[in-house]
Amino acid sequence: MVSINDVARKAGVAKSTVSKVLNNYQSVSDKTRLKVERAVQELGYVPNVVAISLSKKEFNRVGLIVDIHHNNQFIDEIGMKYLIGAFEKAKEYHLDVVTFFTSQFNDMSSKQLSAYLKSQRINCLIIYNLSIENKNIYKLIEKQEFYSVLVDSLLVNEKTSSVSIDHFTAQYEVAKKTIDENDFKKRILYIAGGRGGYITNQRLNAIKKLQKEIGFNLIVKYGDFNEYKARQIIFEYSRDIDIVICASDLMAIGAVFALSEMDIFRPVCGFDGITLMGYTKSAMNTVEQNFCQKSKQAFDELKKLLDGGEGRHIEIPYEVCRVDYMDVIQK
Amino acid sequence: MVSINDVARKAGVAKSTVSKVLNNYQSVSDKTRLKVERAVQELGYVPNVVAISLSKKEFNRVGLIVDIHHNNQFIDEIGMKYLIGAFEKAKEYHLDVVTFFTSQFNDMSSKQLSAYLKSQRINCLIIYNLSIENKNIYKLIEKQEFYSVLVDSLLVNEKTSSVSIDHFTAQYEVAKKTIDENDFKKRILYIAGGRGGYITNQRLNAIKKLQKEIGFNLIVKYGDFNEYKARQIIFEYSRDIDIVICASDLMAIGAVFALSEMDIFRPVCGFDGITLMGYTKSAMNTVEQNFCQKSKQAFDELKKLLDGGEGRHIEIPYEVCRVDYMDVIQK
DNA sequence: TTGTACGCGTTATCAA
DNA sequence: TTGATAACGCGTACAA
Repeated sequence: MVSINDVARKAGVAKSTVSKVLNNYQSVSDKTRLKVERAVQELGYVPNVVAISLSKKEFNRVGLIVDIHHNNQFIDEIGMKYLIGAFEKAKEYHLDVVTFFTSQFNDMSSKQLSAYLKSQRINCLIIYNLSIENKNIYKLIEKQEFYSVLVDSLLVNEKTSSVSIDHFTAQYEVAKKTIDENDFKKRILYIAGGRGGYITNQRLNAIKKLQKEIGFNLIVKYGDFNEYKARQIIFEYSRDIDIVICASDLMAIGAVFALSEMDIFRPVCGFDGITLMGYTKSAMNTVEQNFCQKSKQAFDELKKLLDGGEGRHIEIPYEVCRVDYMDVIQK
Repeated sequence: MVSINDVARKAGVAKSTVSKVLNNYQSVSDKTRLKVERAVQELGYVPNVVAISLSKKEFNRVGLIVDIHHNNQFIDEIGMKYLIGAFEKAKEYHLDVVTFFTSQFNDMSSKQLSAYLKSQRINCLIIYNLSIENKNIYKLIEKQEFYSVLVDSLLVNEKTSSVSIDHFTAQYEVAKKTIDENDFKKRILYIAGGRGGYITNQRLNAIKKLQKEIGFNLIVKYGDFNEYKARQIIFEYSRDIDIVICASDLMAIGAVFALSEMDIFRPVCGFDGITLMGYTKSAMNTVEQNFCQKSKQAFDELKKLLDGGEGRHIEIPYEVCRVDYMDVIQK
């Protein structure tokens, strides 16, 4: 491995000078700069990020925490998009990232988790879809031990920003659209996410507002973002309702398939805009989010925090639409 | 940040002694060991992996390279399973992993790539579905610059192992089963993967063997593992054939949907066993692989290489089956 | 069994 | 504008 010493020797200068050239310090003459650059070229030298990390006390390693606690298969799609966006930004900012799944932390206390992350020299986090069940992670954020950006779980403090769409309005819009499109709309079944979750409540409030405005009988059931549970709920309640509104696409798909097995038709709408919907060929309304883009914005926000910015909430756009098979496969 | 020096001071010993305790050296008296352990506890000390990495010359950082070059959406599922398996093993072995997507390397020469990886202090790689188009990565492996394990791309040398199922036999079995199950089987369309790829050729050879044994007219087209291309191929050729055999589930799904749009029926079989198949509700034969498990075995193999083992090829099991919706959503 | 001293590759602080 | 030297936190010969 060719090091900065080798470069210094080859260029006939001190290694501190090489360092200055590499880091674009002004106090270097063009002549020495040239010598150094040539030596770097000839030796094929590349800086050792580990040594840089050790040397710079404030070096930042970013921990990405992806929630795969709900072990639905198709959370995969969302998680992957998040990662792709984050990795791209990491390269752009020259930041080192480490990926974790929440399941890895299940048996750790908040303290243990903190120690574990710090031992990895991680000082900032991007956390996707943090659920209230992950108490250890929540504590970390409240204690402000790390610079953090939360994606889709609103929580802000000095060192914490959050990024999400406006879940209230989005749920309101997609539900209203679905209801308006149909003639029978007296009895509505809402399959919510996880009981007590912030997002779940936001979306639920939207439905309640709609109920007041339009006036319909509302049944609320919690599907925990789980396709199978949504399916069971449909089997139990769908006979007595006109429309099914789901807090996620996955639950919506579970609902549609269950309905088709029961051989009855009820309009269904979802939430997320995952490509999987295109494959079910059941054209329903949903809220489309650009997960990759969202992840990138979260990274930008983290960068701002690291540069001294204050924690804040960022709202990003969404779109009420249908996911079509032909859009999904186009290449 | 509490360091090894703080622990040493608190325990009243030299930092080298602390180091020995931490690394379970035998040459430490129980008394000092206890003192040190107590100091570690009280201070909440955790080793700095970065410093360890710099100090140990042979420290291993593993680069995971996932191919998302074919930008099909549902490569996501496979990629995620690979990552989950790898991360789990990484934690088990206490190895640091860094994730890359092949697309990040597109504009790099083999030399640049090598330098980039080394600057990240990466000395070993697990590469998933390496395609022959990624020449820069191929060169790296041939030059044996890194300990590597290839998943699903057979290539072995002193520092390189590979892990995959027996693609020849698997393709043979699933194709034969599909053909046996049907009455009309005189004209068969095989939608292969990428022209010239090792796996593609393996699978193609299986089909040719079958052709000799059974005797049918064979049309071979290359779909590049792309759903859309498979679709186009179907539109063009399916009228004159009896059965469609695809080298991937994704292409099989594209084929099934295209056939249904044409309003004709042809038996189709796939390859991979992705859960997406369950959602299309088109029960077809496929070859199911456990991607997570495969990734774990690849990691085990890498560990063996690092411990001085020789490069070799590992064959892992598969299963010819159908992917059913109820299996996919069961929780 | 314990401690001293040095090296890992880099940045930062001074003094020259 | 340059260069010597001390950190950064840890592992490890080698000496005590």
